[in-house]
Amino acid sequence: MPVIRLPDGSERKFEQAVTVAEVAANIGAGLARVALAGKVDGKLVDTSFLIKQDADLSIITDKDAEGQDVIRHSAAHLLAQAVKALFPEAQVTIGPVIEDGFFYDFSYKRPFTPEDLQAIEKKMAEIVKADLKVERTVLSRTDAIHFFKNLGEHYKAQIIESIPSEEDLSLYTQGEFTDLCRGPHVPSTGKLKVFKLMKVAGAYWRGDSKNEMLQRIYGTAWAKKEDQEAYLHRLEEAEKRDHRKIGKTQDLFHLQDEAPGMVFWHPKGWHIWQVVEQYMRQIFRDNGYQEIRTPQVMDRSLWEKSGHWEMYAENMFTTSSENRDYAVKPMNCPAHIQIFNQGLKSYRDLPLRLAEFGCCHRNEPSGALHGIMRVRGFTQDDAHIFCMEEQIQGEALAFIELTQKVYADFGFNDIQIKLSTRPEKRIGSDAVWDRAESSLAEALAAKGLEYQLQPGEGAFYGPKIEFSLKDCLGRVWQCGTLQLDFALPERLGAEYVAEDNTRKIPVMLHRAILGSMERFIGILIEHYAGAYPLWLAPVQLAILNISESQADYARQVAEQLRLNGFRVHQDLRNEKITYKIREHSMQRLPYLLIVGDKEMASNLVAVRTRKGEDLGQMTLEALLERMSKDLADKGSTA
RNA sequence: GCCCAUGUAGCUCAGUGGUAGAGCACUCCCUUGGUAAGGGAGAGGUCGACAGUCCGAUUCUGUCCAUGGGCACCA
Repeated sequence: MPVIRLPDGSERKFEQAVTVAEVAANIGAGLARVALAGKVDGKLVDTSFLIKQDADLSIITDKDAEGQDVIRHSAAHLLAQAVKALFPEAQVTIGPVIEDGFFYDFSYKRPFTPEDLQAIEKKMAEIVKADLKVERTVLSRTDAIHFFKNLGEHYKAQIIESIPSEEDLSLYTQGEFTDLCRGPHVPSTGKLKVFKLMKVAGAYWRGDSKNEMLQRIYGTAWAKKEDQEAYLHRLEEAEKRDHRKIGKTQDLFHLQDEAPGMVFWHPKGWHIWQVVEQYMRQIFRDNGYQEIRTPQVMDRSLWEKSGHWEMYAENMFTTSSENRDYAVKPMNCPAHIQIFNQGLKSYRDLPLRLAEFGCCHRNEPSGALHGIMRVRGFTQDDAHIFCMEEQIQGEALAFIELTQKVYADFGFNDIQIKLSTRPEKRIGSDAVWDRAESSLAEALAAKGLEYQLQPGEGAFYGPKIEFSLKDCLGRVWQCGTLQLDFALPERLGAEYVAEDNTRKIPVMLHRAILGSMERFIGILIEHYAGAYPLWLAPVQLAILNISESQADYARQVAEQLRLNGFRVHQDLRNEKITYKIREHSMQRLPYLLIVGDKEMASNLVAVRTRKGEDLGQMTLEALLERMSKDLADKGSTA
């Protein structure tokens, strides 16, 4: 006699055990039709799940987030069924739900083609139309292994073999297709109306590059057609923000075959760089850092001492001359320690903060390169803080505060934070790790920041905090980082004289806020979709004359603006004003100044904003005042 | 590095076994025009690189390079 409690607090009594579907039908026929799954005492189950005793139940429909996941998970099965129907030799592996969709990995003798995708999609539609019932059965682990081995599905059998032996396994069957799955799934394939296969890709079996490569098919699935259309539209819009596209249309930078992963910065792109660099330079000055500059190329012996020659060899560019081997620096830390090591340091000198816009080169795998986000030659806003162990927490706290301020100035508020703790292979005592990890965790907690804990993901030399930002397509890029290092100072012989007159090894904190200038500018471009706030805009305003006779006046105004420190473009071409406005609007300049005979006569400028708003005529002074306010607001004006 | 796709004018892209075309941009001419494209003419390409097949290759085949999407990597 189960009593079912619904989310609204009401209760329904049943004479005997009931399924979720039956409860839904009992509530209403409409609900029964749209029920995709149920949540019984917080656990997600199929609509066929039999409730034997009193329970809390909510019926999951496509309006719930869980409902959407159920749809996507079932769509993955639908995909697998269609592939098996068309390509019986293909073996199934895994097919999870991901953000906005799903994928399924197959092992097949050849890659799937775009034409295959079309055929598969068509087959999926047929299966949906057939509205096959999706049924759950439970098998013992041994029986399940036999079942899949008999089917010739060796990958599935392998997956089951890696599941703890005492667990029973659930299988889902729709038509002639059966897959191992925890579930839950939609009650029948007819519920899957809105889906689209997106792309094919290679992916390693079990995510290990030593294993064979599988054929992965990505798809998206939604409850409603409008949702899918909105999603596809969102993708299109996001692509318009792509920093590679904007980099070209705004003439910011380019990459070319002869220098893979290395950026040619054009004048406008370099303007953005300069603004960012000067801003960070001021941040350094205001926060107790001293800027330095170290060599690009250093002798092999230094890299052997630091361990890079052995550990990082395949990522370093090397060169040789007169029987000496050199490496182009992949990071700045060893060089910074060289500066620390010059002259005897006292505990009174600590914390010593050395900063450098350090240009580094890493020979990244060719497949990893991505626009200016992942490059081989890049510049870090790098700094190393040499301090005593008891100073770690204070430095961490100050760094986190500073990072937040900088990100806010650039207009970012969606920041992901991760804390990575001790890996299995590490140096340093557990006591030191305990203190180091808790210093970082406490610093984050003190700022009330939420973060994701990544146990075991720290570097062998110390724990770290990572700050990541998203690109236009939701890909996450690490920017800021704070890493504790108990190893390198010792390896490279850094020491200081402590209060008790003994020699001690300082702790080193590696830290960067932007990460790499290249990556950060790439993210800025996408974040603002090329419409930068005034302080960052490479060209802040253009002055357009209506006809030839105002050219000199336009030049004078431009000169006045330049004298006030603004980046002005003067467009005196013999073109119609509408044509010039269109062109500069598409370049997304913050302000356009239009001068004709009227403005010239009254010594004014007509101002148009990037949004297309006509501010009318004003004096240059009024404009300068308005713009200096924009500048002071930095990122919050976007 | 691995799988797939792509590489033609400055940009966006058509196209073909007989050495190429559009739109925009560029140059010149006409137009001096008041808030998102005025008109005309001209110039511009080793068809990513190198091999092979063929009488002949930008087109077919192979290798390489680069880019794009994934995977792996990102101490």
